[in-house]
Amino acid sequence: MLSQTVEYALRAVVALAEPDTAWTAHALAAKTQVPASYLSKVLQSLAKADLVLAQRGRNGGFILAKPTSAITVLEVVNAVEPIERIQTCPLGLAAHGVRLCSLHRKLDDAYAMVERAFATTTIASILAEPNPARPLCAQQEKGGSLNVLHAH
Amino acid sequence: MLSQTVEYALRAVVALAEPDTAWTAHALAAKTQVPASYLSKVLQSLAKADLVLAQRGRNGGFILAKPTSAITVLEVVNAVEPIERIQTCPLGLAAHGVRLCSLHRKLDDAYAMVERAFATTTIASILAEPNPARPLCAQQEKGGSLNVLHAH
DNA sequence: ATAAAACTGGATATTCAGATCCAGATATGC
DNA sequence: GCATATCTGGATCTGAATATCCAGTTTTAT
Repeated sequence: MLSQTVEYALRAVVALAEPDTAWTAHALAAKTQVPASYLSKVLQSLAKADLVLAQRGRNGGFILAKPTSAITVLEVVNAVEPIERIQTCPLGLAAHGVRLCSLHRKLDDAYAMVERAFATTTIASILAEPNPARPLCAQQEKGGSLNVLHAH
Repeated sequence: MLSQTVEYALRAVVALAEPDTAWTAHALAAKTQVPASYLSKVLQSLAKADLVLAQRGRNGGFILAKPTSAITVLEVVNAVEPIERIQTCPLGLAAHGVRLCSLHRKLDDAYAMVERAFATTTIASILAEPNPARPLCAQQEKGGSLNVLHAH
């Protein structure tokens, strides 16, 4: 339901949570499995939204502009492709302009619900979840709970 | 967030709720403000999903296959473009196959939330809402509550 | 200084949802 | 039966999202 671009942006931000050093677009692309040339565009959007900082030149790359606890999923979504809320009647009916009809009200309520969920979810909270499968990591958490794949 | 096609399908079903007679694709297109030739395709999808019945020939057209109280928003969505739930790790990481990582879990939870909302909303319930702006109708409800547009 | 590393931004290519078109099939009224 | 109305389904067109490419700019290491 969300666009591919949003998925890419979220992967990039999650990958950047490892704050060892600046990640080059190329290295990030490998880690996130996103086409490198396209990821560059996505990173530019994230930079414009002040979610990541770009550093050119040797040893350059991208880092998060804020701690993961200060970045919500919604911010990332909005940086690349904001959820299009229904503001006015899609049919252009004047009478519906101020107050949406019940059909579009219902749809927009669903969008609002998603926005709210994303607005209250930080990247930090996602990374803090006790889930054996860590985002972007092929390996199970080291020393973590048992591997459900091999437990039979 | 939902596709244009879903919006069109919902408009068509709501329009068909007026059960006077069979609506031709052409008449429906006018009422719903959907490109006629494209609406035909959408109606075909709805027919394949057994939500509407098609009748060819003179005096033919489309009618709902079930009462509006038996048609949910989700059924209409699924007929034309099901919400793509995240079943397996989008990165193809084997370790995430059975259990999504926390990132994709979060996203899929949002999708599930929308699905649930749509599954519990029938077309009848939408039409029953006490909303002065009726779906697809340019006019305010006759004899209804005061017109907010002219109340100043 | 210079070369190499890395982002930037514009131009272009590809893909797919959205939209159109039309010949064929089917039903009805006369 | 025949003409007309209407859906059906395949072929095609269009435009926006996705993806690629590359020349230009900035930065750093040496």
